[in-house]
Order: sequence, then structure tokens, then C-alpha cells
Amino acid sequence: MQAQTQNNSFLDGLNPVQREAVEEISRSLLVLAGAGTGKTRVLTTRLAHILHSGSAFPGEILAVTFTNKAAQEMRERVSAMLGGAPVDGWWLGTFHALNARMLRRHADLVGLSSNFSIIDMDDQTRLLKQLMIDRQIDVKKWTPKVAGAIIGRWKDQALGPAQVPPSESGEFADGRLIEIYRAYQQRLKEINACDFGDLILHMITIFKDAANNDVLSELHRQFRYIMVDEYQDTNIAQYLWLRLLAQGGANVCCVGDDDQSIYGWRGAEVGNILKFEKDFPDSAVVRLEQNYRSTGHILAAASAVINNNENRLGKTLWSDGGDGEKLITRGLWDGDAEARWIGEKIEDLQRQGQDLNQIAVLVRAGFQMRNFEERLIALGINYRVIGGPRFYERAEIRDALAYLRVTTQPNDDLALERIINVPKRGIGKATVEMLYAHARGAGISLFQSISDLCQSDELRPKVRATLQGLIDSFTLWREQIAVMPHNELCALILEESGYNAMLKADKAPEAEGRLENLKEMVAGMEEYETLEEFLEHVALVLENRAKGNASDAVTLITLHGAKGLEYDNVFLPGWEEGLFPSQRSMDETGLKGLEEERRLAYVGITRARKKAYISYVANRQMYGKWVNAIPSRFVSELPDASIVNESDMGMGGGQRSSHWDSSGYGGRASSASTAAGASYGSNYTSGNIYARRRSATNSSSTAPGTAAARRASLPSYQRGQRVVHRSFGEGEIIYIDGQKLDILFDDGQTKRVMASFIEVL
DNA sequence: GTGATGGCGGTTTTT
DNA sequence: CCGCCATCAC
Repeated sequence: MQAQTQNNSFLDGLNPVQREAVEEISRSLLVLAGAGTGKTRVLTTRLAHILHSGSAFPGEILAVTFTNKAAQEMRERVSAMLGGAPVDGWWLGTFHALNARMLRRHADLVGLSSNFSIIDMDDQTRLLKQLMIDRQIDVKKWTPKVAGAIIGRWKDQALGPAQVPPSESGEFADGRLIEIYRAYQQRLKEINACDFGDLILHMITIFKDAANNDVLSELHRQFRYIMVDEYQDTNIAQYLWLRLLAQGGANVCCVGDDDQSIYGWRGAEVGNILKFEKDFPDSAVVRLEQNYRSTGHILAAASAVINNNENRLGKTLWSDGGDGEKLITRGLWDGDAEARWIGEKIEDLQRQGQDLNQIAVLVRAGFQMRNFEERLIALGINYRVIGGPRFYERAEIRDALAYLRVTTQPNDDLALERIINVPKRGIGKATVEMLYAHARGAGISLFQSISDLCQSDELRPKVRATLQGLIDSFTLWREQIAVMPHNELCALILEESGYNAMLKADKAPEAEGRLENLKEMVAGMEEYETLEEFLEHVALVLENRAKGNASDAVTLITLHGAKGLEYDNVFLPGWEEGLFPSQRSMDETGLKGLEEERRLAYVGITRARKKAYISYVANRQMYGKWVNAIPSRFVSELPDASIVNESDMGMGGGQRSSHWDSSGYGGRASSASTAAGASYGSNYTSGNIYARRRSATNSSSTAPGTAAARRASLPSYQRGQRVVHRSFGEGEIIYIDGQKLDILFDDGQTKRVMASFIEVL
């Protein structure tokens, strides 16, 4: 690229390698960006450069990020570089958001309508549970959650029910998981819904179907530049999607760091980044290795650990910022001692004038956090926990969303089921089952089923009146969509449904907060043009809210959550075999799992700008039980030259390599370490997720047919026929109105009942 | 249909 | 040890 004429000062200050990456816009490009090497800067500058140099209009650019936060950041930074005006018309977002946008346009090609709902994991689990119970599968032995996880992994690999090799059906539900998967997809179509994986899977299906190749070719014409961030975290489906779009000859630029691939357990394929050069011949590869974040010792420690991995492209981070301070390692007796030690260190840092915002405790698993919370509370140190339940995951928010979903999309059975008895209306399990039975029998939605049954005498008068009232309300609310601002409508629904009243009457301490969350949600809705747009955003755009808003606070966060963040001072507790590396990872995926754990260690260390503290304990309390532990192998992979061992108790700091026995736990230490790993391991089940527990019995039941099949098999009725109803007994048909039959029962009463509940005698 | 108690299971998590 | 669910008693 030639020198720019004006206003390209955004190119200033890039180092030569960064500049090369930014200016290489004629060939496809892989940017291997080590931690802290200015990856985001390169990515945003490259985008600004493409736009500024006139190489493409915004609408010709497709930029994919892994999180919404990253998309937002990119949007802001690129427009700032280009003088502050927002960049309009480019396709920027997560894989899921971009695919949702595409799928809304072409939903009919996969049997959906464009207002399809996007269901979350909770809905998914409930749906799978229904389907599994229908098939008499023991949902205690084979949990719907696990079924959802396996199906999710299949979707990550772009495998629809027809593509899953039968050999992969595994032991789950005695090999019936593919059948469940097929039913699940069928059911999603019926309720006009998608799960997250479907967003991508459906688009791949559309792209691949020759019958609609105009869809893909139009996108080929449109996109001249495609960029993918966090490429090491893409799964196979996302990879295939990218390749299909790239077939049109667009310039592809992927950015990532194979050493920071930590989502393999949910389908990410490091392999994608490892074979980029094969997939995109004639591409350039740029390695960003100059680190601007951390001290020399921190980089040395991180590099030494990650060097133990075999499957990596290989990078060597370096810095010209000086060695800084050595990392501190420390062995302690138990979790309490560890929390006390970290508390003291935090107080030291505070006394040295460190900002609490520059201190973070990075844990492997959520249960580790409690110790630290308690300690910090005792010390009166502000903290925030990142990664708790997300805003949209709160029950009250999900309830409100369910009301809105049913309002916009009456077929959304899952949403209706969620709130049919919230607030309590006296609609219990039995009633819901009956409603579903009719829905299935007649091949209609739950909403329609209610509407039907309210026209009959099937329901007890009280229940019938309640349900009639509910569907009338939804009908009224639905009419308001066109005329009322959607936030007002939402407020109205919360009021008229009695939801607000329910919370106001609730004496529980958290009820007040729930009301506030709802208010906040209603207020937040103003930002969206339409109700549909709002719903799409809450389904896809996750806000990870911090608990408590203290501005100056220590951060407690998982290692996964900390990727992409940085702090001056980082604490890395719990470096024990079994916990970190996690026993379960190693059991499930062996070396692959271990290497991913090691990348996690690498991510953890490289979060630190100045100081890192690594600790491990001899006795860890887990689920109320005491477990012996030995220090993590990662501790011994740290280079002696860059660490100081504070596990003193009479021993010098240089004794780390004999770390454990030297750290002064008296006679108990050595016996503890002997017993160690095994007891940790015993807390986990080994074997693959298909085979968590052996099945003792075989449930061999025939699945009920599909709704359509059942509908077809319904007998036809004639006046005068003798029939039996499951609760009203025997009688005679005296009038027929579609599925509704008037029957004179033998007790002399005439009732209007649904055909699906009677049998011909 | 709703509220209370016991049993079981329990990484990481964004979309 | 804690939280979720499933089952049981009303």
C-alpha cells in the first residue's frame, strides 16, 4: 500500500510488524497475535485503513467477533480513528448475530418464518426433557442437559440429525440420542424457533443447497473483505460458514492466538487456525510477538509454561520494557490460609498506593471464589465478582421476555409454558399436560390449544376462565404492538399480567431488586426501534454485569472470563493437580485437555502487567469434604530464574523445586502429598460424557408419532356415534364442529369436548 | 395445585 | 456444603 495522503495518522505508532499486518490488504492474512501484542489495535487499524484508503465501502466489509463486547469496542474504535463519525452499513457482529440477521431474511428456506424466536439453554433443556420423557427415557440417568450439550457439540461440527454418523450415537439413552435430536429439530420448527447452534447451521444449509445458490452468490458479490477475530475459538460450523462465504474471492483476514484457545470443551477447534495457510493459499502470515503489557519475568514465566505444549504454531513473546519483579509462588496449608495470604498481599498493595481496580484474583472454578469473597468482606476490601448470572438470565427478566415472546409469536410454546402459571393462576402440571396433549393431537400450538379448549367443556370452569382471560390478554397486547411504544407495552404487560403485583407482594428480600431489574429492562428498551429488535438483542447480546458497582474494587473472575483483560497485579490461586489442571479435562480429553488447561495457565499469567502471585494448598475443601492436593505441574514448569518462592516456614525462597515438602507443614505435609491426586480424582467421574453412568435397565418404548402422523390417524366422527371420554364417561355425538364435538353423556349432560380426548366405542 | 422436605450432584461459558 | 429437583403430603 502506498502512503496515504491525509488523515491517516491512525497508522502512526504502529511497530513494523503491526504495520505490515495493517497494510497487507491484497492477500488473505493470518495474524498470530500473542497476548498483549496490540491485536485489537491492528484489527481496528486495518479496518480503518481499508475504509480510509477507499479499498471498500463499509457495506462490503464483514467483520466477525467472538463477543458482543468486542464488536462494540471495534465499532467505537474504528469510527474514532476515522474522525468520530459512526461507520454505517458494515456487517459487524458475532457469528450468531450476523447469522441471525441473515437467517431472518431467508427463514422460509429452512421452514421457519422470519419472526422466529431464539431459545436459550434453559428452553432447550426443557424442550429436550419433554421429548425424552415422551420417549420414556430415564432423564435421571441421561439428563436433558447432557443431551443438549452433545447435540450442541454436533451442531458445532455442522452435523444435522441426518449427518451424525450412527457410530457416534454413543451410549447416551441407549443410542437413541440421534432420534431425540431429530425430534428436537422437528419441534423447534413447529414452534418457529432456533437455538444458538441453528443460527449458523441453518445458514450453512441454505448456502449449500443448490436450489438457492442466489443467496450465497449475492453475499459473494457483496463482501470484499472478511475479518474474523479470535479465530482460535471458532468451531467447525463457523469455519465452514466462513469458507463458504470466502469462496466468492473475498479477502480473508483471521486474527487469533493458538496459545489462547481455551474453549475446546465447547467445540472450538484450534485446528482451524493451525491449518489457515492450507485453507487460504497464497496468504500472508504475520506474527505479533512484541508484548507491550507485561514485564520480562511475567513473559518468561508464561512462555516457559506454554512451551510444554506440543500442539502450537510457536511464538516467542518479547518485550523491551525490562524484567520487572519476579513472580511469587506460595504453598499454603488450606484454602483459608490461601485467602488470608492473598488478603494480606492485597492490603500491602493498597498501602503501596495500588488502585484496587488493578488487582484481580483469577480462579479456575467458581466455587473457589467464596473463600476470597469472605476474606475480602472481613477485611473490608471492595470487590466485584464477574461472571455471575447474567442480566438476561435472571428469572424475572426471562419471565418478562417470555411474555413478550408469546405476544409477538403465539407459537412460542416454550415461552408460554414458562409463564402460564407465573404469577400463580392455578394452572398446574396436569392442566399443562392436557393442553399439550390436545396440541399434539391436533398438530397445533399450545396457544391455539388453549383457545380451542376454552371453546369446549373440557376444562374446569375456573381454569377455563383463567386461561380464556390469559389468551384474551395476549390478544389485546398483540394488538398494541402496532400502536404502543414497546417499552410502554412491556410495562403494561407486567402490570396487567399481575407480574408486578406478584413481586410487590413478595416478602423475600430479593423481590425489590427484581422489580428494579424489570424497570431497568423497560427503560433499556427505549434504545431499540422495535420490539423484535429488542428481543433479538436480549437473545444474542449478553451483558456480563458486575455485581455491585463499587468503582474501586478488586476483581474476582474465572480464568476463562479474564481472557482479553489485564491488571497490574494478578493472583492465581488453586494451582493444584486435579483443580488446575482440572482432573475432568484430563479424564475427558487426555493430552488435549491438559494442553488446554496449560493454555489457560498461559492466559492467566499473561493477564498481569507487573506482578503475579501463584498459590497452591495442601488441603482443599470441596463440596464440604477435605481433599489432599499436590501442587500443579504448572508450578514446576515455571522457570526458577523468574520466581520467588515465599513458602518459607524456615526454608529459603530458592527451594521451590522441592516445593511441597519444604514448605513447612510439619509431618502432615508429606503424607498429604502422597495421598493427593487420587482423592481429587475420585471426585470426578472418568470416561466420556456419553458414558457417565452405566444404564442398568433398558427402557424400550415406542416413541409417539409426530403431530402430523397422529392427526392423520384421528378417526372421523359421525353424529350418533357412541364414544367414551376419559373423564366424562360414555355418550353419543349429537353435533360436530371440526375438532369440537357436542356429546350427550349418559348422565344426561351435554358437553362440548375435543376430539382428541375421546375414543369411538 | 401448592408448599415442604429429602436426595443427589456438583468445571470452565459465550452465543 | 449448597442449590436444584422430584417426590410427597396436604
